[in-house]
Amino acid sequence: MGGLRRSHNCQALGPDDMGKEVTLMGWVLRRRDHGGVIFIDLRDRWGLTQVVFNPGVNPAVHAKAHDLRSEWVIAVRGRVEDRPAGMVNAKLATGAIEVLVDELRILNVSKTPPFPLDEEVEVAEGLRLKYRYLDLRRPEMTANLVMRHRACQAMRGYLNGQDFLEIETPMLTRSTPEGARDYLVPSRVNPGRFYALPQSPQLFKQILMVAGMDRYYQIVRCFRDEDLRADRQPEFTQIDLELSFVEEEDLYTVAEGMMKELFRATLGMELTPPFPRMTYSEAMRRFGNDKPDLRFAMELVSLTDLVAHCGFKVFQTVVASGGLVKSINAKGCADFSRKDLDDLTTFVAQFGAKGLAWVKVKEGGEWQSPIAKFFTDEERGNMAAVLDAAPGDLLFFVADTTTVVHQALSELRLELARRLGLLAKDKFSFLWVTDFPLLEYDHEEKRHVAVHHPFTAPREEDIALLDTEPGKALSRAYDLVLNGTEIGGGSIRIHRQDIQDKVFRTLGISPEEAADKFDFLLRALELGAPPHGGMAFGLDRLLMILAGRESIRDVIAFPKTQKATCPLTEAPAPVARKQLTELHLRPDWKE
RNA sequence: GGGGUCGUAGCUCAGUUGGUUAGAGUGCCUGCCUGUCACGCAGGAUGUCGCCGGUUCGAGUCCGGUCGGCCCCGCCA
Repeated sequence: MGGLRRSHNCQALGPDDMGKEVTLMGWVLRRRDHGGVIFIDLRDRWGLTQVVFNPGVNPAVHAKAHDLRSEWVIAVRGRVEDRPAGMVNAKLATGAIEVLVDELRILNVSKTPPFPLDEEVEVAEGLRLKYRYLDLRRPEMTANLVMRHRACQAMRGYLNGQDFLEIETPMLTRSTPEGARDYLVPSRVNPGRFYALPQSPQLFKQILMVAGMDRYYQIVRCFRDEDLRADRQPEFTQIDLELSFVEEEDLYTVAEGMMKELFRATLGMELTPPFPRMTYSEAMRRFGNDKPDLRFAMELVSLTDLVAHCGFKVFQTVVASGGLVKSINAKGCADFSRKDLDDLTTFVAQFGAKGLAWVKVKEGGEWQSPIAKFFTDEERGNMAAVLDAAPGDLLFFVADTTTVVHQALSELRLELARRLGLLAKDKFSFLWVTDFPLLEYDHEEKRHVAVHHPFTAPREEDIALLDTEPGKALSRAYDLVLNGTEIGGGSIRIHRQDIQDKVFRTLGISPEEAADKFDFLLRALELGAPPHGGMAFGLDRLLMILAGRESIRDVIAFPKTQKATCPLTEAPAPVARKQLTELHLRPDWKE
């Protein structure tokens, strides 16, 4: 660096530094060459400082500055000056000063970048990922990584203060049944055997409780080989907790305290726990969804009883066959066009709804609707009353099985909120969802499967139900929902071997299979396992919400594409035949 | 596994009913310019219209296939 040492970063200087001799290093963001004076916006991780080359100060340095181009890496030595009157840039933290350069070192040149770093234009994400190091130089992206760092530090700090131990667990572990598809790693020294990358450290953290660690946490990578979404990556990060001698309330307190620290450290915002709570069944009834977004109302209203004997065959038939008729009231949306309604019908169709009935409420309360004629005045009046319908409102109805009605209407509710701009990014609505069912019936596998995971404790009073009506048993699981996104979930675990056996049996896992797959856990539960419970938070999703982004890829330094590839490294990639042979793998694909 | 959408200059995009030599903004290059901050002015260069095939006198445009990005359903204890 030619003997120069950096004295300040590009965000540090202000009017107090007037007259100081400083050395800055960074990247050329923009060059404004006036023929005489040349201005360079110098950028680093911290910010932006304008540096000035004046032929009257140093003609040789000024001439050299003429050659500078975008993203060249330079060092400048010069004097901090107040900007002339009227030349202060209020948009810039360092906008009151500039550095008058007396010495310029070009530390590295750069080709013209493949996409602009200084503009608002949306660049194709594939290109951003291929040149991720350029993308991450953009201040918005840098800010996301800075926020991620602060978030982790805040949560670590909080948990450390609560006497938790941060303990690492294996990345090479064994595949377990249930749950997502595993990423597998072949064992070279054990032909035909495979490790699995962890979907979560679930069993290890429970075993750490048996080991007496009492309070464990880890900020840990987890792997699930399933298809990707805007909020799902094949590898993602959890803040994983487990505590001994606790009940639900203890977990809520810890999680709320941690969220409070998190929001203070990242957004400078003071949360006011406790967070509201809602049972799973109430959430499903009122919102059709186990992670309702409570930033707005627009609740689902059941018309099932009102229309059971109405003249509209579609509704009547659905009710007679045990289905539901539910409705939502889009307040003030009676001006939606025919196309809007067609679009929304298509929208709900992807969730299985065979139709979307609607009613526009006119002045005086008359119904403009293809289905108005099927109802008596009294029926219309009753429906209007329960829906709180007023002139100008638009009512939507879905009649189908419980599952379809709830999914279609809860998605419609969110779609309407998006269209109506009800999803304020600076509003944060937390909710605990509690009392989940322990099991649900899987029609494909023709057996019950765990809603949460097979180690979740049933409620004490529901244990007997496992023998009679297992679908009715409720669990001691809880989710933390923020703005309609599940950001964390956990449960009080089973700590007795006999209960764990019983749950395995109910899940159709034979004693032999349980012994084969979970022997180590069952054995641990027989050797003094304390009552324990915990939860895990999705760091990426949490940060996506905090940063106001639409995708977790924006808060991950090196994310994968929807096809689970990395455009930067071009992973996954072929390997040498020899590597496969060493792993005892015989490929059947063409090379 | 399925549905939708996009792919044209380095980038962001336009391109009508199939019609001559494919455009804009920006970036890039050159010159001018001493107070800009998305500086300004003048000039210039830049295209495998993702790829393959088909229809046609003629394809960026129509058809079939394929590859890739993104969104969604299924899947994700």
